[in-house]
Amino acid sequence: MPKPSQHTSIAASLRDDILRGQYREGERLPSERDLAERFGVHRSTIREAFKRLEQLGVADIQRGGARVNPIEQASLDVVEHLLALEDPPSPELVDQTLETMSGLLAMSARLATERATDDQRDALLDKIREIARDTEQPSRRASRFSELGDLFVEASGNLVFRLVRNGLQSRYSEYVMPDHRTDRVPAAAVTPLLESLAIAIETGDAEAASEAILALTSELRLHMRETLEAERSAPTAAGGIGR
Amino acid sequence: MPKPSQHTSIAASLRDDILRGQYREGERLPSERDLAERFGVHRSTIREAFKRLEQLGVADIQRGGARVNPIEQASLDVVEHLLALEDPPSPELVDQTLETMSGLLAMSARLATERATDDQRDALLDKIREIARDTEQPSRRASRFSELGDLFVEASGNLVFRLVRNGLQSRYSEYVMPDHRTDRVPAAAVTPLLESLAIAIETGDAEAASEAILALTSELRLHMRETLEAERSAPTAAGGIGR
DNA sequence: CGTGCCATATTGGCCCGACCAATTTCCGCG
DNA sequence: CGCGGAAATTGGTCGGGCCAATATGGCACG
Repeated sequence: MPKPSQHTSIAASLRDDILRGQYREGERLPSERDLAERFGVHRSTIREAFKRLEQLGVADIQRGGARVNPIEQASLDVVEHLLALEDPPSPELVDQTLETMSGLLAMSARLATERATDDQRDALLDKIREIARDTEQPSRRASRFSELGDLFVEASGNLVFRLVRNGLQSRYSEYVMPDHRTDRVPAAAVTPLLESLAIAIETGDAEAASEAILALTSELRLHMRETLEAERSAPTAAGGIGR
Repeated sequence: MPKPSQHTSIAASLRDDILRGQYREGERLPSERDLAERFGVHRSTIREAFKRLEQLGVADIQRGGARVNPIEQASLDVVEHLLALEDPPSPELVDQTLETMSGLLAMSARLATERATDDQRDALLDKIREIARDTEQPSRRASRFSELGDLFVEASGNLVFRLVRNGLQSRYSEYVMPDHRTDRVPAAAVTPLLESLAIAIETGDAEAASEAILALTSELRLHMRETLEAERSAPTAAGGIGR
């Protein structure tokens, strides 16, 4: 794993400052020269970092000064960084992310059921059974669900789905859904849904597949919201173990 | 309108080359020094462009050489550039984009119907009536639909929706859906759907609102696919007027 | 003949210092 | 108090330079 270059860490630092609200939107960022001095690097290094911030959509650089963009104007890619900003992550944002993922997966499931190749269908069913099997003693549950999601999106054949998912998923599991937050999702609720999902795929019932996914993700959303809110009110709890 | 700086145009040029498939994925990009010479600029200018490409997710740059990433690994933000690469744009990609937008708007409509403020509800209804009124002699139809979409996403209160939409929408109307491609969407199909959408919002029937949106976008997708495919087979047609 | 290894060329990371043009800031004039 | 213009600030670009990591090609060895 190559160590991050200076402009990378500087860009990350500035990005987080901005996302954290250190600078109000529309406000001017410190000048390149100032930042160069502050970080103890040459101005050209700051410039490289700035270009990444601009591409991320969090800042707008022009002669006279760089300005902070409103968050609504940023790239989807900021979501992962917003989530990583707090630990535990903001329940609202997690919920909104899952809500998006939910719709995306539901559509993917519909399309996948309709047009998956035989191989893709088999892979989907295998993964579903794998999850169902481990339901009693769950481990790596988030990763498995994530892999299932990848299979669905892949089989949907929609590139845009893939890209949206990438933006939401990258480093998602590690930050937002480590084992200790997902291992208590009630098996009683999940198992029958997995079953009907498998049946829907086997029988080619796209609508049923979509609904099964919606039900599954809805279960997950509910659980996550409760878990995260509980962690908020009891910050000393299990959340810190993996730090 | 500030004129684009050199690093911006160079980044755009390289990006398009990559998206166009000039370099196979995994292949090494020309070195910074080579490109500096080719573009007749200083190497630091190329470096700034490279940083943007990296943030866009189309290239991975490290010591020894910069490499091209597979498209599936890029940021959602590449979609708009992919669409702008061809004229008329790829019917498949347009359809995938609309498919995504469709699901997004359907979810937004559901949420908006449930939790919009009174002001937001009024704005939605106004916009819907405005579109319905102009249905006979349509102009700026794409923009109006776009504004309606914005209102829905706004009222949904989901930031992630907003960001996904930004990534898909930016400069979308001008490139993909100029008037000449949307002014023949059959009014007979659209009008009743607008009507039921308005009713759904007024009565707070989230499910019906969502379905109305799905029906509307489905109509649009169908029309766009046909139009774009027709333009493909007859490249000399109306498509060129606005160029 | 194939394979592992090492010297060398190449490449990106970062720095110094400088000039220009666009923008912003500031101040004095009306 | 409002406004116009000078001065300061800021980003854009350039030329040149050093280092460390990576890639490459050829040589010795099995």
